[in-house]
Amino acid sequence: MAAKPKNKMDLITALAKRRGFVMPTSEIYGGIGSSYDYGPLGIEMKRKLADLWWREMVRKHENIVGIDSAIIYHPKTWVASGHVDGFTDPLVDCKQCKARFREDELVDRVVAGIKGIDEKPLKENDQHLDADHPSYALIPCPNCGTKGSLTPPRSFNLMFKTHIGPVEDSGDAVYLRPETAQGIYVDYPQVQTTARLKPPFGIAQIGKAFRNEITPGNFIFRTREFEQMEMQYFIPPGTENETMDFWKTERMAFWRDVCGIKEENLRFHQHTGDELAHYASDAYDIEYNFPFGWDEFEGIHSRTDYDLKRHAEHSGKQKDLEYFDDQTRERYLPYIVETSAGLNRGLLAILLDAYDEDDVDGNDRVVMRLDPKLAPITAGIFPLTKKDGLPEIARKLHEDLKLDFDVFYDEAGNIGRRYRRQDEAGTPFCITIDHQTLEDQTVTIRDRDTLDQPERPKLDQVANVLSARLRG
RNA sequence: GCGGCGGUAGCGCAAUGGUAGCGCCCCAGCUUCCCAAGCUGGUUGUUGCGGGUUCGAGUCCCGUCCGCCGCUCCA
Repeated sequence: MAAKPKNKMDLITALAKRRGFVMPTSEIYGGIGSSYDYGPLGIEMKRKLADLWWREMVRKHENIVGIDSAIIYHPKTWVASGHVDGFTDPLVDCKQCKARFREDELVDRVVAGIKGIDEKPLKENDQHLDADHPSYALIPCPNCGTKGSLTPPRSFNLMFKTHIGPVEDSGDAVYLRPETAQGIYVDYPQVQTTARLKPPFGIAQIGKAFRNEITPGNFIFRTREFEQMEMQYFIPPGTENETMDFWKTERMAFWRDVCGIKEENLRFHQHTGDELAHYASDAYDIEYNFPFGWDEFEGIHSRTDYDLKRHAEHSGKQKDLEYFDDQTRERYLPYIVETSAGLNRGLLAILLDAYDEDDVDGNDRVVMRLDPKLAPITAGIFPLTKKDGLPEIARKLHEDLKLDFDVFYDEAGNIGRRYRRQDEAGTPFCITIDHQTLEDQTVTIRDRDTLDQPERPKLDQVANVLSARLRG
């Protein structure tokens, strides 16, 4: 009987859960929307991806340094960034024609002009429309004219709000950061000074961000809690075009050459017109060909001096945020080009890209063709059988390697079964101790993708071989 | 938020309102000794959760949560 055709997202979701990459959180209580936990293999891979990013951004570039800022910032940060103002107005939807209106516009332009409706009683605390008021049903939709089709006003701010202090509704309201970028902007003068940086320079950060998305979905692609890998590059005004070109090339090369994502599944998408955010003068997304379509997992944006200007205004610290160039004797607000990648989205793209099914001697095989640098387990270490002293040698090899490599010891079942288990985990190499090892101290190294065992290094050379493979 | 569909073992799935099962995986042993072979045995479920109808509910009804698809949204 032929297997039911499955789409790749279902296959990856099932494999991720089955093998301990990613699973729904708190499942014994039914789970909670859009929250996922990373299992033993998933966390190793996520950390390796984050470490590779850090290597390519911070360690590779002398003029880029890292920080790790708090998740809760001073609430004014979000006023300055536009996150509070942009989205505090409650919105009203028309259930008939699906049009959406701001509550205050509705009052000003529609309610006030209708006979028989007194604006005042419709408002609660002079703030919001009272949807339970009998007159609410008389308001026609400004778009299609239908009466009684308007939803109650709902707040659409995407930021998670909480409060400082243990007592509810006391203390100051604060927000969980919806992006990590602002943490870099507000720290920039301090970092620039202590690290003695001159534009162009960058500040990098990996951390969690939170957005109360209306529609999360597609596994770990859009979740309300997610992890960003961001680098904000501070540059002299006028150099943004060449900077954009540089980082576009760098970032694409990272996903393609360092992480091993297939070139045909990657592309740039330029933001134009309405797509362009209010803060951006030019913007490109790096998109992956997901099963649900091409979609973004990293953005390279030219943000001008919009953010620093806003923070200068709202903090009153214009001078602190300016950079003074000793050479030209000029003082200016740097322009910013950001590279902002979704760690979870990047991971999803890599998992999808690595998934493969092939045929080994008439048997179906599921294999994750992960780059060795990203594979959760670098090498499996197996005794060919459980007898003849082979397990002892294998365990010794495992002991010798485990502090420097992610190695995994397994002696259960036949050798083929153990190879296949590692194939699904994406393990690139499997080292097997066999009877010849007893004679000449050599072992086989089985390649995940070719199934070949091209060489037999001596036991004490295995570490060198693995190091070379991880580099290459 | 709206509409449609779904949720049964780790995974994939069965089960007229009448004893919750199958395959794979997993574990132990035997066997084999380089690619999920075979044999024997074994673990695993409050059928998402909570109510209701019924002598009896995985199955019917209500609510709720979670997921998928479409719409909306994604500053």
